[in-house]
Amino acid sequence: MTSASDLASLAALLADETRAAMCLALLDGRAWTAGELAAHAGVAPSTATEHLHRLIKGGLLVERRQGRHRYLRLAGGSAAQLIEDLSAHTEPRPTPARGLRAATASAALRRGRTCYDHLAGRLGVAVTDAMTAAGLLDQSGGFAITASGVDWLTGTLGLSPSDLRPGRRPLARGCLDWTERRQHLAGLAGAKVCETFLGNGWIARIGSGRAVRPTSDGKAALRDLLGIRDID
Amino acid sequence: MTSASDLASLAALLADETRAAMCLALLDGRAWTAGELAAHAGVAPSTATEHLHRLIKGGLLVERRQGRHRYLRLAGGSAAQLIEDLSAHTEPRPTPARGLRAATASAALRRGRTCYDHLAGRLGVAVTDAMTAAGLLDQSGGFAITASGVDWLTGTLGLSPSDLRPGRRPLARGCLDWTERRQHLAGLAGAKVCETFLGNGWIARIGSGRAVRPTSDGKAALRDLLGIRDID
DNA sequence: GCGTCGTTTCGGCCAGTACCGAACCATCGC
DNA sequence: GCGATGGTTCGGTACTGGCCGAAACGACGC
Repeated sequence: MTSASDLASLAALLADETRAAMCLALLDGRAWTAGELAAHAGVAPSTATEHLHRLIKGGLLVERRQGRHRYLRLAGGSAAQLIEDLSAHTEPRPTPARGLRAATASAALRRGRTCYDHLAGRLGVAVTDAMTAAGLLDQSGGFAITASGVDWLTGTLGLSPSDLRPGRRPLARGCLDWTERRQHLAGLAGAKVCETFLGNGWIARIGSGRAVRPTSDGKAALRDLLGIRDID
Repeated sequence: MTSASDLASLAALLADETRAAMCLALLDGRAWTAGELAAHAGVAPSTATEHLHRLIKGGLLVERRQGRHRYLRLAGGSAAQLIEDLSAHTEPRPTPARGLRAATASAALRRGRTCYDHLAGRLGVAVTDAMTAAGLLDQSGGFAITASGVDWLTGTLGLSPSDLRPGRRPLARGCLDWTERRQHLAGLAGAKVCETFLGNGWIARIGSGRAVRPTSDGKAALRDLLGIRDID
């Protein structure tokens, strides 16, 4: 019985359009200032303050104060996953027919995007599949980076071994992709791969949102390093 | 921008304690009458009517009118999954340490339960693992029933081949189990397995909720058919 | 037919909350 | 020091929406 109230109060956090807009904006994994979120959601700063308090109190967001700014970000991967899950359910249920899906989620988002801090969409799934095919990733029971996967991450991608030390966060985990209905690589390794791709200029954000596209350098790298050819 | 309002209106469906209680009750996969749901949630029948209208309009529930009764059930597996996902996030984040989890979800629910229409909890995971080990289920890329799995379902379990004809619904799919953090068998096959177990008296519901336990017949069957010994 | 019972509609009450503007506070740049 | 700017607090307003009881509706059993 008490769990009904827990469920309700969690859902209530996202049940307001202003708060929902803020959370969706934060899905890009970056930290936003309170003012930016207020402007994005189209409300007065004072109103935004109240909403942000609620979201923090509810455990969905964390804050970091710095000078006169207050930076907000999602509390963690599970908060991001929750919002992704929920927003995925707003897509029309019935037919995942190829042609129809173009109308539901933007084509760019389906092609590639960041999901909190790792890659998702067709691009994310392609990278995950290629890593699995190359023996870098083992999906036979859960998600696990193989020994050669670690070599690849530190050698080919140039990560330092300390980047891959799992703390509270698992090195690799699967994240269900709702546009592709497939799992893709998340966890520490997923974040580092995404970070490296962005840092190397292999992928670039489209506008200010979550959608990303491979650059021409990136296409070459994807082909050479992972054998991914047919990415658009 | 408009997707923020979609997200908000979906979340709003579960943002009320009364509606949340109704949805949690319906997670047992059965159809409840409007009156039963009203009593369960502790509100007047008239109040329940309004809530049920909203839930139906929102696509979470479907109704079937029969005589002077109105039967309500969850709209489908994805609706059930949504509610399970969300309620899983109300569990304390930090440590999935063995000892502590006893306090969070009821022990009986963790041991075994129905998740919409298939088995979940340690029991569901055990069955899934045993089927995989026996070569009946292939988890190497998604969830798939093998040829010998089909034989086992029709032969050993006594299902008719027509029971296993996938329509809109996939024969097998994975469903993420939040108490066990593991996938278990869902989809058409998962539902039929659960139905058969219940029908054969191998498992019994504990009280009126979702928790189930294996009967002594069931323990024998699990041991003989799947080699599962250490189920409590 | 007629009462009974499950459900729905309607009217009205009340609490919670989303919103804003104005005043206030703190930090930055100068 | 001083203004400018980001953020918060506070008061007040308006609206949504959850709740009930009474009355109406419709199917059932007799």
